[in-house]
Amino acid sequence: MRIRDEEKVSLVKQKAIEGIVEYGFEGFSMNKLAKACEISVATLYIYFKGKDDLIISIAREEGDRMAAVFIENFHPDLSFEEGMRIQWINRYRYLQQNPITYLFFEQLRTSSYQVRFLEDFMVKFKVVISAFMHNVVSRGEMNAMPLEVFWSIAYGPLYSLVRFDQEGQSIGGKPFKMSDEVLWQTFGLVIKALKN
Amino acid sequence: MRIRDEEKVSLVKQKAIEGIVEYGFEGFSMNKLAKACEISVATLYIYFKGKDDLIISIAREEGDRMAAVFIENFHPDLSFEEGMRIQWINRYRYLQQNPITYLFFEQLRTSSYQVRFLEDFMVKFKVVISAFMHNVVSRGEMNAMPLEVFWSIAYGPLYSLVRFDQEGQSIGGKPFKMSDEVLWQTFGLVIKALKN
DNA sequence: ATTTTAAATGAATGAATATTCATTTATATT
DNA sequence: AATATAAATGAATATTCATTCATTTAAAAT
Repeated sequence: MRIRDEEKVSLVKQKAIEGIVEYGFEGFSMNKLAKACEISVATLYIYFKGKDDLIISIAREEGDRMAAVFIENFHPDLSFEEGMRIQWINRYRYLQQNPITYLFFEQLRTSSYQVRFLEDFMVKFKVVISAFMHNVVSRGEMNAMPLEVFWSIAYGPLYSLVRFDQEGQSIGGKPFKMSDEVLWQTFGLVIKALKN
Repeated sequence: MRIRDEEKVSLVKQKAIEGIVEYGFEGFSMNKLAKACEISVATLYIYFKGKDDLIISIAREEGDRMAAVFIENFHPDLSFEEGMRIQWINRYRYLQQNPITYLFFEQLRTSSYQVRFLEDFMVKFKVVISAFMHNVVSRGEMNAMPLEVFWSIAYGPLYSLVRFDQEGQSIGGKPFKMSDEVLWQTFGLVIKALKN
């Protein structure tokens, strides 16, 4: 029995992400992907059931990797500031080290594959973040608020900032460049907003 | 001379936005759009030079409408809290009254048309928001910070919250529903973060 | 060395894509 | 009423799309 070339499978996944990020879903096709990988289109249909399966499989796999990073060193019973800091470190590190994959997720989020992916992903955090918030509130470190409000204040600015950095949108005079200093300056303001 | 049916042109623009939002750029085509409008495909090429021109024209037009709303009643020399409140009111009102158009912009932002649109749009705000921030800082109402940091804290949470509302992503137990109360609760926290 | 089995392929499929064109239709001007 | 002119069309274009299939290739098992 011939054995499957796992390197080729990895190449397909990587090139798919790159292609989708570069040309959008509207400029992505199975034929182009095969060409970019220098394999036959038919081979793609050995690895995946079809285009949808390919995209969703990759999304799920990368989503799991991302979720794993986000959750590193984090426990729901950490102090408010320490828990928040670890969440910011984890997210920032992932976004910096996986800029392409992050843009891939941004594509997904506004595509027709959105729903099927996001549900799976969110479930993993719902419980742990929810528990963290509950603990922090019951210790009086933060006021009670809807989970979505907390999420928006706690992480909204971080994602916004990373987007400025990655998309190179300079709204200020000089082009914006992310740095540890800017990151923690922003973090400080977020803590100020949430902390009692 | 036969006269152009402007209602038909409007219908095309509206259906284009709806189609792109519903099926994404990957599920949008000139033929489908024509069918949805019950006109000939060829007619689309009388209104627009082609697919790209159609999308960019619509984006620019809607962008101008949005920019106009955002800027209503706003002056760079308003007090910190008043200026911020007006920005939040304007943005929130637009997002609530134009949920589809907002999702259309979200699609654009992560598509291959991104750059051509965003540059035009941002330019309109750069100056006025920049001036507002400068005034506020020089009056000592807020500490100096990069414009991007300000933007991320000031508006990041609002957009994040609206997204929770519109995409119906319930990360909390019960499905999240936006309300004036939640909006101003979040606004209060943002002010707390930024105000000296 | 032969057999078995799944991987990999090249070429093809019909459907959908963006765009064009010769023709028809409606209206403003003469 | 006749003419001029741009709007609107239906049908066609070549190209690209996702998917399939008969065939070949490589390696594990015999």
